[in-house]
Amino acid sequence: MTEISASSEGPAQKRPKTRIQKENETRILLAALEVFSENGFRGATLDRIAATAKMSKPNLLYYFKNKEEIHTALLTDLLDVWLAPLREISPHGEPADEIGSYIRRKLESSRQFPRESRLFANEMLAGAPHIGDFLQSELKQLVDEKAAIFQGWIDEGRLAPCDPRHLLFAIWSTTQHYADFSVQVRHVLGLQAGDVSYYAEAVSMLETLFLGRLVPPVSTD
Amino acid sequence: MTEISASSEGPAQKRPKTRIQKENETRILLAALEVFSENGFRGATLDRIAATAKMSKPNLLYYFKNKEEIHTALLTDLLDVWLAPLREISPHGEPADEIGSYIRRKLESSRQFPRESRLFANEMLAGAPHIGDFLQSELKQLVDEKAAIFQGWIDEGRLAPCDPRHLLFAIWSTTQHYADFSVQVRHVLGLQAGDVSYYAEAVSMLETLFLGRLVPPVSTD
DNA sequence: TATCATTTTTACCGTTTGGTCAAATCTCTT
DNA sequence: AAGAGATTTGACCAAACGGTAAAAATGATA
Repeated sequence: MTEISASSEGPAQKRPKTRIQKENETRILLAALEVFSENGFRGATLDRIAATAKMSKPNLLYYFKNKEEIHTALLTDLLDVWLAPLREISPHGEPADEIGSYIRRKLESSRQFPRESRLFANEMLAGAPHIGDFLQSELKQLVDEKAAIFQGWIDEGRLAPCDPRHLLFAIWSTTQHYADFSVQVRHVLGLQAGDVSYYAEAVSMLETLFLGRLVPPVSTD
Repeated sequence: MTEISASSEGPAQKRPKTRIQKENETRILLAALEVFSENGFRGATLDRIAATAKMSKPNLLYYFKNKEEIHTALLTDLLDVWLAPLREISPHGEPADEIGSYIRRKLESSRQFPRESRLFANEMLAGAPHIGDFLQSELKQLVDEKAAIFQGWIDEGRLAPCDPRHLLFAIWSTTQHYADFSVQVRHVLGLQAGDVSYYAEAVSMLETLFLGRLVPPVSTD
């Protein structure tokens, strides 16, 4: 009696999840990722998500109590994945190695999770109404921490003087661009819809840009 | 009689535009830019656009026949502005000068037209349903042309070997990032809502990145 | 100031949207 | 095979949505 008895209120309780429950929740989240990442929160509809998940709308709402909750679940899952590559940056490695492998991790993340990247981008464009707090607290803190590492390298002369935070912005933008603007990338390169062959070229370009030198010193001979 | 008489069908005809007509059309487009750039095409509503423009919805629909037409008008206006900085790249200048001033033009464009940038970004995230043709034809052609200039510089040893198209992607992403992800930029840097002071730092960062060298050669002493 | 075209408003329509409810069905355990 | 709980469905609702029609109000012009 003192237990949090579920009675008839859906599977929201702390009960162990049923097989069906687990299956359907992942099906819903997958469908929702598809729809939210393409149209943003306001542009997405429960009907489309339900249709994509091949499920009736009331059935979908049996697993998530409303639209917002699905979106929140997606964003929460995302943020961990999102920061993982950044967390790995170590103060003990060589700047070129650390930055290089960070870029490769981020590019790999864009290739593996383009929809997650677009979900995040949509949230940014809308003004980050759902994850503003996260940006100000957790992300800022992590960025400060990693920026300090970069600053250490700069002070040691192992990295060119620059604003470390803006260096991170440059890495984020260039790598995420391949997921967020993939349509444009493909159209400009003349590639088919599913073709992601440009990632190999991207790695090469970004290594030249961040680790090499793009414009050689002017030869005065 | 043979004239295209307007009779009573709104201001869609070739008649010279009224003062009120001009005023209201710009008011609507401004409001629509605000709403579309934040929520994308599907996420935007006529009610919100009308409210932002301080106009009733039927009145708004007196000037534009439907939601799509407003969006199209915005995108059409945008695309010219969008390509202007790229068109200016000349094969006759020094690579460093040309790339440098292109970056500055793009950054300036991001600062002056952040909503236009987000409108474009929203269209990309949605899969470019309205401007796919433009990307494949006009944009691709212009990119090919400018990529050839870069390739020329590479062949002459005045630019590091790299894929010129991906170099353009890198410039686009880094510069547009400051408009599209401005919320994140501000939150991470701890700035207030309207503050755009980071653009000065951005110029500096991107010049170091694209024109200088980020990671110095390893000193083996 | 009367007239005519332009502009704005009011009232509305059918559809879509997020969400509810209770009944029906299915699944798992005993 | 029966019962209990979990799942699914169909019917529905109020609000928001894109858009229309016609009357009312305003503006320009002669």
